[in-house]
Amino acid sequence: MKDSIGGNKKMTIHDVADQLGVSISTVSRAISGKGRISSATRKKVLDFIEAHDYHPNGIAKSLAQAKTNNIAMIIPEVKEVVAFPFFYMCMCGINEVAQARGYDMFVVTTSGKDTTRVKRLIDNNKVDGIILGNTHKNDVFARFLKSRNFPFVTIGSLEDDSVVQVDHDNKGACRDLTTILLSRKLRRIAYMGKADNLIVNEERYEGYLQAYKDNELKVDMSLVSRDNMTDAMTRKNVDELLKMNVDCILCQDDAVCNVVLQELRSRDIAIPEQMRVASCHNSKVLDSYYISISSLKFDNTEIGRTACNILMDMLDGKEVPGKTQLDYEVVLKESTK
Amino acid sequence: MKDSIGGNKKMTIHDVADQLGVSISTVSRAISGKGRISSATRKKVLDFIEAHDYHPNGIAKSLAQAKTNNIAMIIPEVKEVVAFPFFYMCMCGINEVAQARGYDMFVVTTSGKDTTRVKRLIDNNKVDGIILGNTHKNDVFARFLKSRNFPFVTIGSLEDDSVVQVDHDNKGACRDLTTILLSRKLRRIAYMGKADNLIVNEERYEGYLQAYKDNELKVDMSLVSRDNMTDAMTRKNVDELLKMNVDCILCQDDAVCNVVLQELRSRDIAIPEQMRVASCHNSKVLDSYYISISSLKFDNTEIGRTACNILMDMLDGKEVPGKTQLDYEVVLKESTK
DNA sequence: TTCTTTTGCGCAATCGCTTGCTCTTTTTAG
DNA sequence: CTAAAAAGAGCAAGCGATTGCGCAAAAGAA
Repeated sequence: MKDSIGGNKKMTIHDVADQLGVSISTVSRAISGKGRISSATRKKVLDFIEAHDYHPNGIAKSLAQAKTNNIAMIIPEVKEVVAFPFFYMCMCGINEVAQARGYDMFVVTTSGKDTTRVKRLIDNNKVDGIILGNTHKNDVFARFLKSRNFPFVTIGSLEDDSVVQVDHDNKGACRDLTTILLSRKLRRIAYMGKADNLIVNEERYEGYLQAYKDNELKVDMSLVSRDNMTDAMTRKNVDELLKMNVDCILCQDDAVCNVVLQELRSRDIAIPEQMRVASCHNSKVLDSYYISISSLKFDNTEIGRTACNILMDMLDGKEVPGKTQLDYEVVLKESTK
Repeated sequence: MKDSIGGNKKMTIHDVADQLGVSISTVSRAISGKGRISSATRKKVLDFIEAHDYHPNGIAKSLAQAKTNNIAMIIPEVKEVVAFPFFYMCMCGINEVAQARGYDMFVVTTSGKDTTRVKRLIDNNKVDGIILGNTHKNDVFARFLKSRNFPFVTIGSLEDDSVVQVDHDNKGACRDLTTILLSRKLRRIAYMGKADNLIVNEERYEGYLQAYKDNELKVDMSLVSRDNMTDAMTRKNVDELLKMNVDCILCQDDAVCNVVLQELRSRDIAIPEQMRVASCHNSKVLDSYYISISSLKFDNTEIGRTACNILMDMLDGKEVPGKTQLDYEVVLKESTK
């Protein structure tokens, strides 16, 4: 489909205009559909660019319109295998709707709290909006973006409800799961989590507490540990729990759950006969375990899609909801039979 | 740090020039370091833009230089949990060096063979180069990029050695693993894989065959299955293997391995006492299994870094190697004791 | 038929930066 | 001390689109 003019350079709007004997404004209007143009001319131009495979230069367009049609997703450089599926599927969801709505997606992976990469992206005018892949307490990225007054939405909740956020209902889900466990006459349910200032982990913990409250039961705080920052700590905590007449261990996520399962197995404790186990998130990673684990099921692709649609609506100047919560499913398997 | 001129609009090179009483070309030269400029003037400009937090508009720069400083990574919309870690870590590696070398990274997730999203990215002049996250036989993306004469490198091998590729030495790794198993007097090693036209799967299979050849042993082809496209097929194949006096099952990847492990466990077959099991790739997913699995260890982040460095060298006009193979590790664990 | 609207299209400015060229000033060489 | 060379900085023409404005032609109203 190379053009007759020859040379390897890509065709520009001038080439199209020249060969058609019209002005470049006419070509531009034909393509954008904006402005006054006769349908005959419009068709002539469109047919020509179709036949010659002409594509407007996106960079020039961006400059002229002060709009890039790019967004960026910020995700952590995670190392824990249970975190991969969440971010990956999220990313697929975002990309799906971004592409459908004419945007392309940058991804920036960041370790820790360094905003320089994100800052550069914005300073260089490379993106119109940003999706934050996860949220921390007093989130440094959210604070930065807000201070810049830059359009963004977070996946994960935030204390600051002036920022647009999309999230699974982690608290509600965890509450429901706990309630179901309680309804099975399990009373001494241990909770094992991390107080690592990820908001999702706060919410899950709150859900656990809420369920006890809703059922007018009192949680024995000696069954709660939130210091499972390392596998060693988790093993130690399991060890202690086993001395305390525990019915069930509810794990904040599959990473913790995995260690718990291994520890129980090394002690030949039968699940569910001697101990029930549940996790607050099905990352699919534990599907490979020899027993199926009760857990919560969230739609990770959908949360990406939703966040992206909302961001795009924002960019289109539409009104958007302040906070969106997605549905969840409580999935009971063998581990809590 | 808002500028005194007021208004919310970002500072441009003109603002800097005006306030400094120099021309815009001088500002441009001070920043780029190219062209003739006195070090005094240069410092004056640099100090000013530092103090006023000025950043050149990347879009304008791209237009003027016909260079975007963007690359794109193409990855599949995988669903299998074992695939997430590979692509995710790869992505982190790419992003790490891209950022360090002044580039930003688009990610496009694609299902199947549809090149339109990639085509659009190129047609719109949004990227300078592309990294293909995986390769298939007769790869449609590679063919497309090559036909366009667009700079790209693949992660994963390709028959066409005119394309620049980076890969783990899958064949060599799998050969070594098999050889070690053979050295343990295991003779009837079954191979379970998929003939799904992913090149990596071809290579692993070849490695297995090669090991037998190197050791002057003959492989019993009735122990080889490459039709494990579904879990059901895999279970059926395991079932048949068990009637055939097999020493060890070598799985193409952790997805297959997972099913094999579950199947063996449901039949109460003890590992490694009654059966040895190994996998050709440690996705970390099986780390949650109750027994540790012998497998190959590849550095997924490093392959991303390498590919990105090579692509960037290409874009800089440097000479680059046609094919780069990374090291691997054979990790023996309990499952083949 | 004549005057007013509307429509279609081109001109040229603009977006913010890079860079070849020119002119002036300074430095170096002979 | 003078001529040639080098250095420093500005002018202006790009890069490839968009878009406000103006003019001529066509359509509608009186």
